Amino acid sequence: MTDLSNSKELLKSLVERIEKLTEEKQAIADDIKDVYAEAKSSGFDTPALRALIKRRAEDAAKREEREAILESYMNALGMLSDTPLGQAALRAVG
Amino acid sequence: MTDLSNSKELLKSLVERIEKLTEEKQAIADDIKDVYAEAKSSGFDTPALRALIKRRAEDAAKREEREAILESYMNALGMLSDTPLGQAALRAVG
Amino acid sequence: MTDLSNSKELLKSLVERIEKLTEEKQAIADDIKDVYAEAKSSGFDTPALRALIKRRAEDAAKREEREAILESYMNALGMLSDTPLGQAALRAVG
Amino acid sequence: MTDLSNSKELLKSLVERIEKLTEEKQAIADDIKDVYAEAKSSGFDTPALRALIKRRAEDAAKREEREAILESYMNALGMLSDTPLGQAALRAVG
DNA sequence: TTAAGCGATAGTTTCC
DNA sequence: GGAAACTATCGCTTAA
Repeated sequence: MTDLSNSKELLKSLVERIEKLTEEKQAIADDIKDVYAEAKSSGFDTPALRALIKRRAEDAAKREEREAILESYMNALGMLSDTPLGQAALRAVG
Repeated sequence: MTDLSNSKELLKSLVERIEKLTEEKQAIADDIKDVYAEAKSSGFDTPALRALIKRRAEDAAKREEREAILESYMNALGMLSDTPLGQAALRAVG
Repeated sequence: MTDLSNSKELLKSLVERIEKLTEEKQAIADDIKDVYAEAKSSGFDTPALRALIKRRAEDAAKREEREAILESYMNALGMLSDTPLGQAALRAVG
Repeated sequence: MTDLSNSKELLKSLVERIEKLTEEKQAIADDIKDVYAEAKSSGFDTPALRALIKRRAEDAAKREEREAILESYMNALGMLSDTPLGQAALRAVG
């Protein structure tokens, strides 16, 4: 087996994986579209629904950011969140 | 069960489905990124690889249409006249 | 005149120059946008126009290199064998 | 003069304008780079300088946003900012 | 010098 | 259909 044919096989594999993943991604995007269509036909206002989803995502991101900051503080204090002591500290400042 | 609570339940269900699907979609997008990174570290040229994938994705009809448009523009600017092949093409369509 | 005030004046000058240049750069970017909008409203296909500009911008050497890479990938995947021209090319390089 | 040749001339004109503007834009980008290089060789910390410029830009944007909001209020009251009365109102709430 | 993070730009999708 | 928002890609900058 030469390097060249190895490269060729590798390229083929990469392309196939990307195309397969892209297909799956598109299928999911279509599913999402369908859910919005269903919502609309149930009388929900699509833009409002999108705004709601967006807001929830932002809130989640913010919460994660806060938790990351808190964890960095805890790390600075040598308290890992997976120890009982760290968990106690977390409750104390929570 | 009132209409109101039905609506509430339905909304909750819709939101959850959309959020779940969005999460899955993002996970796949990350996977695709990973494959491109792997390709790059294997020595492949990422932009060329993207161009290849794109070309394969475009169905034949669309691709021909795009190329026809581009060629007509190039023709208008005399770009084809720079190459022997282009000159032949110009004679062919002249 | 102290060194400190020299530094201060110099910094002020640098900042002003950068801000002025940035402003000019943004103005030109807006102009480019306008030209594309004009092209579109004149019936030109914007993506094709962008592709044309890009192709002209790439110097010949670089373009040939990119096309060679893409072609080698396509060759590896057997894409050329789909077209008569591709088959001729394959025979030519075979 | 046919439509076709008109189109051709128009395309040529559009392409030339875009290319000229792009060239100017790139020249300015190079100038900016030069100023940063000059700053660095004068002993300034480039990332800090960038941060400063960025902050000034953000402040300016915020100020403009505030002014836009204020103006919308004034418009709602029928007070245009280019009238003496409007200017007086602006001072009053400033 | 190169890899990774970031900022800017181009393209796609959505809403009106 | 046109404008606007969002996503994804590309090039630059910085740090190792």
